[in-house]
Amino acid sequence: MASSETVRQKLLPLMATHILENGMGSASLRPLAKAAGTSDRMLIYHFGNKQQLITDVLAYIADSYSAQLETFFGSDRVASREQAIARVRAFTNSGEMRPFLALWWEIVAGAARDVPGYRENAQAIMVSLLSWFEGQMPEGDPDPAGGARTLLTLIEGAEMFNAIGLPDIPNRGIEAGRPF
Amino acid sequence: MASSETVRQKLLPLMATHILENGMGSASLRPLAKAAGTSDRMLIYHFGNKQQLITDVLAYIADSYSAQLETFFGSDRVASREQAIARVRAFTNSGEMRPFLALWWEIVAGAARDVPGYRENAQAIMVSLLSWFEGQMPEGDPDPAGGARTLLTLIEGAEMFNAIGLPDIPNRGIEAGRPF
DNA sequence: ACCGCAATGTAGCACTTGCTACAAGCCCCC
DNA sequence: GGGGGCTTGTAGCAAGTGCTACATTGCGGT
Repeated sequence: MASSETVRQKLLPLMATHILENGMGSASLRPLAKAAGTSDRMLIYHFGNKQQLITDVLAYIADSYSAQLETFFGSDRVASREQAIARVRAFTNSGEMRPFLALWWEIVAGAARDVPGYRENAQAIMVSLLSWFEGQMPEGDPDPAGGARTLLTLIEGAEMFNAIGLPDIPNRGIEAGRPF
Repeated sequence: MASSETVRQKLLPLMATHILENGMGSASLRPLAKAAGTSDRMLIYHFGNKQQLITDVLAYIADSYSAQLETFFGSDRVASREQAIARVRAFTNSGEMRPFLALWWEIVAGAARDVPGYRENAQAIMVSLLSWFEGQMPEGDPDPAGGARTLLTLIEGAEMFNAIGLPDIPNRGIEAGRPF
């Protein structure tokens, strides 16, 4: 029933690509099977059922996302919090991240509605992003943990405004300076 | 084809309730018709097609949301930006807003994927929220417009973390103080 | 009383959904 | 070479999708 691990490892990236490009809306068995060069029959055979399939693909995507985080930057430190935030926003706004961001909001929506597996996936992604971001905080920062939390909150809010086509709202706000 | 406006006005709140409770995932014609006490046949008759139907219901929900904004608070001013942010978060975290927030992330996801109508809807909601929030800024604030933008960005980021079950991240971050 | 039209019910179509029953192919071990 | 199990193809099912054709009802105007 479980089939071989190596087969699944071959299918996952193909399905991941398809989901990233077309969204969860077309993440049904037959389209996914077509993208992976197999049949719905075989997907069920390899993954058991659709929920497990989706969980596995999302986990795979989360992993490659955090891998991309590591390689996108070197480990060179940054001089200020402003520079840290600029760096992350440059990363998330680099065109290649676009498909992932579109998927990200679908994951958030699923988590908010308690779709099984989505919350865990969303948390894993954010925890990984946060811990990486803490390491990116400037040297000698008085409170790297707290700073990373606040900045990441700000960044995610900004990404939401980006997603809905109102990028000027966070931009002008962030330019306007200290919120408190 | 267009049918009478009054009939539509009777159907909209019933369908809005159903969507708020069950999400866009079950916003298909037959469930909506059942919730509105009519038939899929009649919904198409009254609204033309499904896309128009959804657009109208979402617009209706956006309207009742901003109406709720007005009534939730009096027009009394607030003493500080911290107090302003606390006020909005009290509003969004009041249990009755929960269904709307769950729907909100589905709208954001749709906007990010260019589902027709979603972006316009999301923008309308955020523009209305922002302009209301500007009016909520403390008296004598040096930059109410910029402040409202930054704070709203922070709030939306915090709501995202709430939605995925990590409320401590923005809380601890915001407590930690000034991001810059 | 009758006509015309808006409003509604009943069936249905073509399609997609997740999943399964059944059978056939395949390759390894004896 | 023959048995046995892993893998795969073919068909199909029951449910749900948006939408439509057709017929019927009901009501207002003449």
